[in-house]
Amino acid sequence: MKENTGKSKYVMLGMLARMPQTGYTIKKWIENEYSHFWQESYGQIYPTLKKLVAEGLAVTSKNTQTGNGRGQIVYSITDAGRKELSDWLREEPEIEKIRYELLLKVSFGENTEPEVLLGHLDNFIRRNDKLVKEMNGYMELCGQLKEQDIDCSYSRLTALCGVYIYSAMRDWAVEAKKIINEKEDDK
Amino acid sequence: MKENTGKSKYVMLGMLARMPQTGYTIKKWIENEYSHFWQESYGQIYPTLKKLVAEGLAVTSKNTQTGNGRGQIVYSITDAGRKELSDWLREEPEIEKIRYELLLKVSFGENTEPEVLLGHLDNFIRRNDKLVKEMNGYMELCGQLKEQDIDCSYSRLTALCGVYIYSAMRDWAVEAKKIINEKEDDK
DNA sequence: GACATAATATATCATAATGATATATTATTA
DNA sequence: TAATAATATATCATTATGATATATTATGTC
Repeated sequence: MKENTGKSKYVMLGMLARMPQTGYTIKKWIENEYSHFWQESYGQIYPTLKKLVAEGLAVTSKNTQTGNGRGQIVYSITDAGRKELSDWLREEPEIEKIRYELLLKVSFGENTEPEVLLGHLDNFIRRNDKLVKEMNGYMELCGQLKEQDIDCSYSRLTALCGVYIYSAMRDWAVEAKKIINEKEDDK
Repeated sequence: MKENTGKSKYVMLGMLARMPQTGYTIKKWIENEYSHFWQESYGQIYPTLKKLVAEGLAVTSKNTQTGNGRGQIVYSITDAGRKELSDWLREEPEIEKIRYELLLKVSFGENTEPEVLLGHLDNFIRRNDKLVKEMNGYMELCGQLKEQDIDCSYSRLTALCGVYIYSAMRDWAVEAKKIINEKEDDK
């Protein structure tokens, strides 16, 4: 019974290991910095956080004083939680799960006009260009923090991966457009 | 009510647009050639195929003569199915959904020893190296088929994307190892 | 020839994950 | 002052995964 799913638990633990926070800030964090390699939905986050508390891996401290929104529930990791996280980090990571709808459409390209694919590729290139810039900006930020003796070297590493991924996808799309255009010229 | 899920239907249609086939062969096809950008489980494939028939987008022809396995159900796409596929191909593709467990572990790296991450990265590099070779092999195969006037140019494009993705991930992992090692040497 | 194992094939189920929506307060902008 | 954006929690129907059960045929090996 190898388990390849149910990673949300460890994501929450990893997030809380950094600092005590709310489900909302965890969601924002993942959206802003993890989007090129992970995503979580509220439907996973809130129930998972509750489970962590039930299992003794996290504790809550209600923070009604701040007055932010509807009253926040701040979660903190426990020693047992840190142990659980550390054990999981040692396990061999599972194969990645990926769904690129654009690639699917390209692979079914025979069922539409080349112009349709070229349009999708253009948007894809534009988006990836933007994301490369964002990732580079984030890496610069990490460099600035380092000068202030704040260590975010592992975050910087994942941002570097973002640069690699988004650049590769953009480069591929540029090449793909060229190949499709050449094929059309041959006709 | 924008729908961002439920793509399996179109994957089945795209597969059947190539040739009539069984749920099993669709699964194999996706595993062998689509794994770098898509995956489907039997739990999605079989119910989805049944739905396609119910909606008039595909028809079945039982093939009990072949004697392969437990008696196969061959699905074929209908004209309505081709129309549905074509309409979907025109729609702007949704943002990709990705889960790289390795990246997650790297981002939580502070909670373990650098050796643990270096080990994971080694395996990752080995796997991606192998996959780059596989993708290149597939592209060569496409070249050979082209000489026989069989057009698989869109499949070749997605294989090319595989080469770009896997190479980028390998290159990143090599760089990541270097950075982690340098950090350790500084101590 | 007997036997084990791999490949072919369909089906289902519990668990996991998504995307959408509902609700409510505070902060910001026009 | 009114509208909108941001903060915050929660739930639900739909979608997706991974595991397992079942059964036949093909292949390799002792």
